[in-house]
Amino acid sequence: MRDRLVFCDCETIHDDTVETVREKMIGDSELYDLADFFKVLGDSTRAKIMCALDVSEMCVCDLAALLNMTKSAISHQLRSLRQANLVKFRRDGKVVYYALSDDHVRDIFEKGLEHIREPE
Amino acid sequence: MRDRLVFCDCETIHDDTVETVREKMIGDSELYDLADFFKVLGDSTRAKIMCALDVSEMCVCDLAALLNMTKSAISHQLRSLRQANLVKFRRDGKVVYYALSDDHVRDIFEKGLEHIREPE
DNA sequence: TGTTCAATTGATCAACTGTTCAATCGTTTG
DNA sequence: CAAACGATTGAACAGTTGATCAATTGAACA
Repeated sequence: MRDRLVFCDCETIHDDTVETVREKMIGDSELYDLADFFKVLGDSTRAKIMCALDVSEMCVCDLAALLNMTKSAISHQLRSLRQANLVKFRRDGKVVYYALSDDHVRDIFEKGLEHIREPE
Repeated sequence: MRDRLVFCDCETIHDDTVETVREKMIGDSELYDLADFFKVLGDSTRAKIMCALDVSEMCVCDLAALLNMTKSAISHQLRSLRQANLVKFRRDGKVVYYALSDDHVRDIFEKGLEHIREPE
């Protein structure tokens, strides 16, 4: 049917299944983007920031106080969140206020919570 | 109002905002669980596995062939997915078949895709 | 214009993560 | 029971990540 791949020495590959899945799976580049997106949410500091901003817009300073962390650490993480288009910001004088950039994340957090709250 | 924390030397903390957010945010332990959950999805190998299993049940061998990886590498990642309750498995003779354990993940993947596909 | 202060950035380092390799487990079958 | 084989596990190593520290930016104001 199709040459076996060097990485798997098994004799019991279900070639038809593999072929079907290969065709129906979403593309590679989109998958990498998706994984990167989840990776951003997969750090407790960033998750806390997102969760906090879900309640209210906050400045870097507020977040640092809330999470007992340095402004520098917070700022570094906000950078990741900005690059992932998860937060937006506005400057007011010397202060920069951050907020969630859209509602997808709210939904995703909800679904995630449903999952972890599920009885074993 | 409340003693300033050592980590932030700013004078412009919005104490009321911080207080409100502190009260309304979801609990710490749940937040850690949530971040861990996203972390599991935040690796491209695991994301690919999840995506593949969303199409069809597969054995370790199939996944290895599909993703051009060793059975060992796949097996290690399946372990993480099992521990996060994201996949279930059944043994049939020498072969172990894996499948998605529930539908939350399908929804979360959908939401994630919506986000990354969104025009800038 | 020089000072102040919130925020950002880059370098560094310890901790963590994913793949590989070799060894082992569990089930089937001769 | 021993061999075969799919799957799992543990150790090791390279690559990545997040917090810290020091230096810098940018806006406000005296």
